[in-house]
Amino acid sequence: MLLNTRPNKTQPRRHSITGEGNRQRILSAAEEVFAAYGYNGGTVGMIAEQARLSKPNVLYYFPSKAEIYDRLLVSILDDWIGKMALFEQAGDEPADKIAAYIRGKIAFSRIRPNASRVFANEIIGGARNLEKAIHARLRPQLKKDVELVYCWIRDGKIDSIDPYHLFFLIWSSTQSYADFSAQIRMLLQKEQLETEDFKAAETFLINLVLKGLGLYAESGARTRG
Amino acid sequence: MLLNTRPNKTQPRRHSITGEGNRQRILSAAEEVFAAYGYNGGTVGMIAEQARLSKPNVLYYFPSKAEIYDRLLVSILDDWIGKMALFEQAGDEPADKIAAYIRGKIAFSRIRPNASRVFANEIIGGARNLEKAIHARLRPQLKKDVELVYCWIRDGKIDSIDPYHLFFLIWSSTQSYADFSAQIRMLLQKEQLETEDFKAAETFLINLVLKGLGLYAESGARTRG
DNA sequence: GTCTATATGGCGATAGAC
DNA sequence: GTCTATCGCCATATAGAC
Repeated sequence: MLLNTRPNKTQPRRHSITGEGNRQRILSAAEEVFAAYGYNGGTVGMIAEQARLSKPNVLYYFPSKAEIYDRLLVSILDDWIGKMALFEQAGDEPADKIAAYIRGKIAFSRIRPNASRVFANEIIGGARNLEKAIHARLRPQLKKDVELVYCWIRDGKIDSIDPYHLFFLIWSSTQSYADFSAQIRMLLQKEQLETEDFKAAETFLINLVLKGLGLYAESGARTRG
Repeated sequence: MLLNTRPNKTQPRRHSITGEGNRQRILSAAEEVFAAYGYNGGTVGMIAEQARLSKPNVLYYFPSKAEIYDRLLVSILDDWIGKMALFEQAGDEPADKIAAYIRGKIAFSRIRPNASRVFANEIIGGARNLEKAIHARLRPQLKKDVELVYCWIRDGKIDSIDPYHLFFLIWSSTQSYADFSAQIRMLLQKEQLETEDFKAAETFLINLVLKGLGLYAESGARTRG
């Protein structure tokens, strides 16, 4: 029977069930706090309050504030690189791949804006805590994607452009809807960015990039010549 | 005579010559420090060291760290909005105006990267210290520029796109060469971004945006069909 | 105007009871 | 595992001599 396969005594694990839950709560709370106040501006006390734990209890699950931050950065980078892998899926045609890629990045900005902000803060500050991961993980992935774009250029499927700058453009323009949402919100005079705003951004970016690469020549006609 | 027109006794002024010089040195130092460590991470001691002054002497010229930061933000926003005014100059044709606009923004990223980073940090953190200035100064300027783009669309000079998102794209993609230069540098495997890198970025962005807007149909031919 | 010395407060981290 | 209390450090800001 199913019930008998699991003995009564607790399985050996690094932390208890509630402990793992608390660790996750702390990381989520830290994401919110560091996004809003930066690493130095955010305090363990704020994280504790956000996670509904006491300050020493937070430091029971993590040895230090710096360690919380490091763990958080790694988890964000995992997610971020995961979105990049989208480039390997989603159809064979350049237009399909690029559109899916942009959609994935916009979705990340919409769903995990605070993760994007923590990441952005770290890079603005020099990315010292990400240097190894960028070289070891992000650069190889990017290199593969760049190679693919070069193939498209060689095969005459898209215009001849610099693939690196293409990716930098897609990253910055999609992430800005998370990182700089405060400014965008104020300029659009909205309380919050809504789903429709992200959809409008997505549509705009896909159309402009595809047409800018020489794809899309058929549907991009002007209203008048 | 010219010499007689200026009496010997010193003119009344808020601060002495050297004092104004020191105030400027402090703001420059603060720009560097806040860009690298954020507002909370940067200390008055670091600013003092960078400005070659003692810590209390810095606080003689400014009443508080917060006041240094506020003054710095205002001076950066002035410069930033100054670049936006470029949109009103530089030829009548949409292509000329947009190209000049992108060049101005890229130049800002190249010449004042730390200013861009301080600005970015503030916006990521919610732009609380910029809220008034954004509504009072940035939004009216943007609105004028957006109106002009709408005219171009109505006149059939460019494709029908959302002008707001066009400006957000130009801002984020140009600023990323300052704000995220650490990441870009690592991915391009360069010690520093050089003039040629900014030039490459500028060329890429201008070509992609112009073509993406339906301009540029003549020179944007693919290498093969 | 510039300095040394210091008051004051807040934060990260620990001790130790429960 | 969770808490209260507290230590030690560092940063802002001021006092006051020069």
